Amino acid sequence: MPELPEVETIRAGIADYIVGRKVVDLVVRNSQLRVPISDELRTEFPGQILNAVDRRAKYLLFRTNTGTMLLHLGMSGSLRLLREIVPPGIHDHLDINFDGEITIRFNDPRRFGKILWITGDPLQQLPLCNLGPEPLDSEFTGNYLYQRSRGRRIAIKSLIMDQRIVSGIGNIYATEALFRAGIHPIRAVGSIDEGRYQQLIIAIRQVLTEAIAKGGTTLRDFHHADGQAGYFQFALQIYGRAGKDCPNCGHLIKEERHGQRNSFYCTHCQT
DNA sequence: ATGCGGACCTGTTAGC
DNA sequence: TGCTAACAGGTCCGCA
Repeated sequence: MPELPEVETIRAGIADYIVGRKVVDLVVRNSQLRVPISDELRTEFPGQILNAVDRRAKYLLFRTNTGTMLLHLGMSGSLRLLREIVPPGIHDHLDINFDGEITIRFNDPRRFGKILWITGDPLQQLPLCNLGPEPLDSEFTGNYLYQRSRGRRIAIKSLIMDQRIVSGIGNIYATEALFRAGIHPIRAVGSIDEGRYQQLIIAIRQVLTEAIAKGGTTLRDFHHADGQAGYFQFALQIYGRAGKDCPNCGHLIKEERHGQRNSFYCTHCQT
């Protein structure tokens, strides 16, 4: 479910409430995620003071003096901030209880999420050390994408969704950015020149920045930590709009499945 | 090495 | 109306 803007929205919605607080205890109701919740996390995280909640790609980093809890929400994971006792529901797999009666509750129906305890610098080890640059950082440039695409044949959409190339972009924002840049989603990466990569970088930055400002995209079940929905779904120009008119040129928007994921594109303005 | 397809799960929706 | 199949904001592994 969540891509960079959704993860950032969740981060911003919880950090001020929990940074500086002590982790009182963890309540694990179901440890069977993609990677089972470790005993190490259960023993090491409680008792620590939370120094910061950071984001890297689609991961949240809950930093303490002795280690970092890394959290990936997968397709269907979400966090809720609770300030009173709320009975747990189905798929509420983990509660993190802080002093001051504040709880962060992790819910994940499909259990594709991942929760790890990392000691040492989390950015220097797996899984974070293999991630590509943040798309909003200055090192992510048209020239970088151009260089990384030479000699390769994959579709451009696959390239920008590859977390080792650039991190944080998923199916919705890849689709939207390619539309804004006028590039067909299955265009071979080796056939795109550097100028168009520069346009793509601009499009990616714009889409992500606007989505963060609007609190992410709520198509189905994404919600902020306080339960509110995002607003960027109203600004989607191409995703989910098969059969409708292109907002640029009025031609038909098509939907096709490429590599297990749905793509939407305008046959006229995306080449 | 690169690129594809399938697997991991459950809930919801489209289509017969 | 009710059943079944397909699909969903994401990785991750194994095979050609």
